[in-house]
Amino acid sequence: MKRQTAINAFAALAHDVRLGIFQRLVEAGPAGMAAGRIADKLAISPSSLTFHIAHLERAGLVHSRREGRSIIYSADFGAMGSLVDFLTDKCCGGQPEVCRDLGRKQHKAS
Amino acid sequence: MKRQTAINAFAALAHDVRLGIFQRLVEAGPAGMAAGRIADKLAISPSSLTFHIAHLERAGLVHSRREGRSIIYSADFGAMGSLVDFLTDKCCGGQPEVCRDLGRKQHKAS
DNA sequence: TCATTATTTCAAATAATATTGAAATATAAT
DNA sequence: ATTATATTTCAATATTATTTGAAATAATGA
Repeated sequence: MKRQTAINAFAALAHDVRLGIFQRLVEAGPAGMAAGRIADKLAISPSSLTFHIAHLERAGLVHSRREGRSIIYSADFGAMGSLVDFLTDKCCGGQPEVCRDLGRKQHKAS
Repeated sequence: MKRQTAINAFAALAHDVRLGIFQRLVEAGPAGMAAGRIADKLAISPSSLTFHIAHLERAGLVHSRREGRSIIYSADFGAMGSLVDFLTDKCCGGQPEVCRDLGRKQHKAS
């Protein structure tokens, strides 16, 4: 993943509304969700939804497809994984044991 | 991790200079790096470094300690891991197989 | 104490991003 | 063709973030 791609993705996620949209889509899975339904769930105006989801789409975190008169958005899970990889890459350069288990749930027993 | 904490972390990482700082510190590991050394490596002014690293510190992604007349910054690896967890949490609600392996290097053989 | 090094603070100017609502486009049903 | 539904576009305004350089603070050593 290119540096600027990662920056764009972080910027896209760094907003209450957009993070809300993305989380809904991550929960929804590959089936995705119609634009209007997302707007309803988050109680935002259609134009606000378009503005923010376009931001997520430019960042490559979501994709869209038309189904009848609805536009269905879905999360790009590959992009999400690449972003995580980017962040944890080169961790502790040469002493990777320090960074082991990053990117997963921590176990209770440390 | 609280929602607003995640938003602050994403915002902190969504900038060329700050991402550069954070990556240097992730590479440096727990030993960290002095403020002046980071500024030199990234070719930015001291005041610019302070502005951006304060942003990272407010977001909880880095910590600082004084050593003599230097201030040593280091990445918070726990915060980085929590952020990754936050992002991949509730993935595909109920169908987690879709999200398996997120947060790790992808294997060549899919 | 005085000078040197390391870092932070502050304020002013500039730049980037977000909000809002009305108008426009696209699809589908009658 | 007309109407209803779904979504996007646009433009004006408001808000927030970034840059820059000079001055201030803090620690060390002569």
